Amino acid sequence: MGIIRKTQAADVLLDEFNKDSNAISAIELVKRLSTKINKTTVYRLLDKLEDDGVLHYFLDSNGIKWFAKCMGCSKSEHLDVHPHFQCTDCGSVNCLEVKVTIPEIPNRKVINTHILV
Amino acid sequence: MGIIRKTQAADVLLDEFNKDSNAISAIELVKRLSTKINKTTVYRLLDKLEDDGVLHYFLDSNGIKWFAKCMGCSKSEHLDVHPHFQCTDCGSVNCLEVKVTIPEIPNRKVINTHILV
DNA sequence: TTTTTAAATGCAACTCGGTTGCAAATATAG
DNA sequence: CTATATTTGCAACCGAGTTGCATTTAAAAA
Repeated sequence: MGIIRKTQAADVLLDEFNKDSNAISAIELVKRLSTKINKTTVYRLLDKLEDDGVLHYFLDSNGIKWFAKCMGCSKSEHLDVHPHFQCTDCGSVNCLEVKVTIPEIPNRKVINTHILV
Repeated sequence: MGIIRKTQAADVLLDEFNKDSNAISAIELVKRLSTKINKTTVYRLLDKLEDDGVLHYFLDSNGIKWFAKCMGCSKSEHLDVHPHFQCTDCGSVNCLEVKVTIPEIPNRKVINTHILV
């Protein structure tokens, strides 16, 4: 779908990603913004921003969604396949600037890869 | 916690893993065994078998749990860190007999790795 | 074998991250 | 300024997984 209008809610949400360079979980965002933006709207904005190549998302070891800013992605495809690191002490997650090579797999075409360490 | 008694339910559940060498999702198991074993029991058995090093589990791209038989794991630790492959057509998942090398990460100790392709 | 007792099970109700339908609000083209 | 399509908020919902508790059952003890 993607973002079409510059709305107040979208600005507020993007601000969170500008002041915090780590990844942020959807739940955390919903909590932080609960006085300003409705939960449903937060989830919808995140989806749209992901569609637009502004954010990328991934799941942590508990299956919950985290979002982080993209570097050089476009509306048509998400390029940055990089591992994500979750701290076992504090639970925080961030992107790793590291390349991981996935071996070729016989008879399979790899479309997408998720790596969480 | 781990399995302590040889119960009928545990036998039935393990049978599913013997007749199907792929990974099986918890939901699928609950469905398949719904006439024989209660949902709660299925989840509890899966947890125990994981504790015992009989099964290992991981989350797919939707954040749902899949279980598969372990190869050479023990009660004390799960050794087999291997990638899992999920088919984008049919959704089925299986283990890949492939080694993936995760690069060292400065200031971080990697305890666990999840790779889904 | 029978009794004892701790572990395993079933059920119902619950949790919680995320989604949906719909009416009201709001950004933007004309 | 008006018209109209996109966004938003609200409330209700969904579904994978969990919890509390009473009942059943495996297996140790007698």
